[in-house]
Amino acid sequence: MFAAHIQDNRPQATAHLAKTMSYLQLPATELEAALMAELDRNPALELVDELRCPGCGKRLRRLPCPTCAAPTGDGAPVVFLSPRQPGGLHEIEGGEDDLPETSVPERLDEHILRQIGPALAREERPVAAHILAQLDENGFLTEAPAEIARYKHVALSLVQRVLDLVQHADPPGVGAAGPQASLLIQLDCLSETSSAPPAMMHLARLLIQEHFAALGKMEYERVARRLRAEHGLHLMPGTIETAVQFIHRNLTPYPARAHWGDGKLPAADTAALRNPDVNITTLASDGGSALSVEVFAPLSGWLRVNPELKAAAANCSGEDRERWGQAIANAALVTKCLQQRNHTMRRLMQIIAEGQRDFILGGDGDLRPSTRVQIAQALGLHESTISRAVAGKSVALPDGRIVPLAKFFDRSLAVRDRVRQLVEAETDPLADDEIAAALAKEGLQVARRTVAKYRKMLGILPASVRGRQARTHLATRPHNARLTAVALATPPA
DNA sequence: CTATGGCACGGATT
DNA sequence: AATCCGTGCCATAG
Repeated sequence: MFAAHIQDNRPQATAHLAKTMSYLQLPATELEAALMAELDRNPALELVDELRCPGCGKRLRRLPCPTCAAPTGDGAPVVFLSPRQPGGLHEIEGGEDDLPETSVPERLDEHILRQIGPALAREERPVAAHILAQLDENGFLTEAPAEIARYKHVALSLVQRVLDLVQHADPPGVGAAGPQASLLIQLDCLSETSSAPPAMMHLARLLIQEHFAALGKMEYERVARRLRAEHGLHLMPGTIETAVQFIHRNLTPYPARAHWGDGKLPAADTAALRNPDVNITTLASDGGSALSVEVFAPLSGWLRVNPELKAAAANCSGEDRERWGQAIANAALVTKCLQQRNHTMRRLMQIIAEGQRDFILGGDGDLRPSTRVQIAQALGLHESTISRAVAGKSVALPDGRIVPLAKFFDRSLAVRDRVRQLVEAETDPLADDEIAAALAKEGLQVARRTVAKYRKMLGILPASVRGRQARTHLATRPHNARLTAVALATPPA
């Protein structure tokens, strides 16, 4: 049985030899799949829960047996895989709300799917997946429901039902056709939970529904006139401003950006952020100053060449011996490569943890970006090796943040963070020019154009618009209220 | 006229 | 060799 199995798969096994070199670039999730496949395919490879020393028979916790000198008895490579903590580390302490904003542990579609998943019937799931996949960068659904129904061969009512669930899930208004529709949906959600006066709700709805364009242009006097003419509404002066203020405070035209708006939306697999490849913790014994790194493996246990099979193969002869030898060699290679992967990953992370202690313990602003070349030189490896090691991986930090490993190499992160701080602290809206000047004073020399890019990445609106939002508040402009009153007093043309 | 966004170029990085 | 990133120039909106 074994022989037949091996014979059938030998071409694949040899083809795999070239592939084993690239274990380094696989993140833990993909490595798991690769290892499972390899374990399934190669009977010479085995994964055992515990390892007993072939010499003294004692259970081993680390590789060189403390009592016997012989490490593994037969000299075959053995690698210990440390288990991943199920569920992710960030859930251990605190809810996600008290985590820093910079950790984006979940992508929007997963976030929504997790909420509405239980409410979905089986035939509704693919529709939900389709809808979530089609959302644009603003979280809007440009495809018409009827189109989806036709494409998925389901009833329109089913699509509507699913869409309704999506739209009313946590960031409310995602899945709407546009800003206007989104605002209306958010208003729906708000009316269910909020205790805002019904009159205010009604006016806000009316404004969004009938006078959305005018609202954007701040033509409040005109809107007031039209409301009176068309709906017979006689509003107190300033009521519209109050309503607009209410809208600004409670709703957002781009709900997807509100919580997921850190710019890099096309990130390929933010799903990996749920499954960190490396864990960095502070050692409590050292007052939290020392950092320890732990490289996660997708499986737990000891991976090694099956010793019984190896012994059996030694007693075989001729063709059988050669085939089994191939499988054993392959298994040894796999474990060796995995050993190497762990080793380089650990060295890599140690040097990063050492160099980026400030960032790890602090915030985005403390990052002193290093280049892959520097790391490569420090480790005596080729740059491309570092690239492979960094690609697609993520690391869990002591405070619960899970960040992509590439973030340690982001040259502009610290500057972006500073831009955010400046805007948050501003009293009067800062133009891009002024932000650039302020940064220059701190020694960060960036062009005005670049500030604009960062600002957009951070989801911060242009200064003019920020100013408009501030001025929307009625209290800051009592004079405007009087103007409105005058406008209301004059009959419509 | 000023503040921004779009396009594209050059240099660094992978 | 391919890609990313910062930046300058120019068009455009307000």
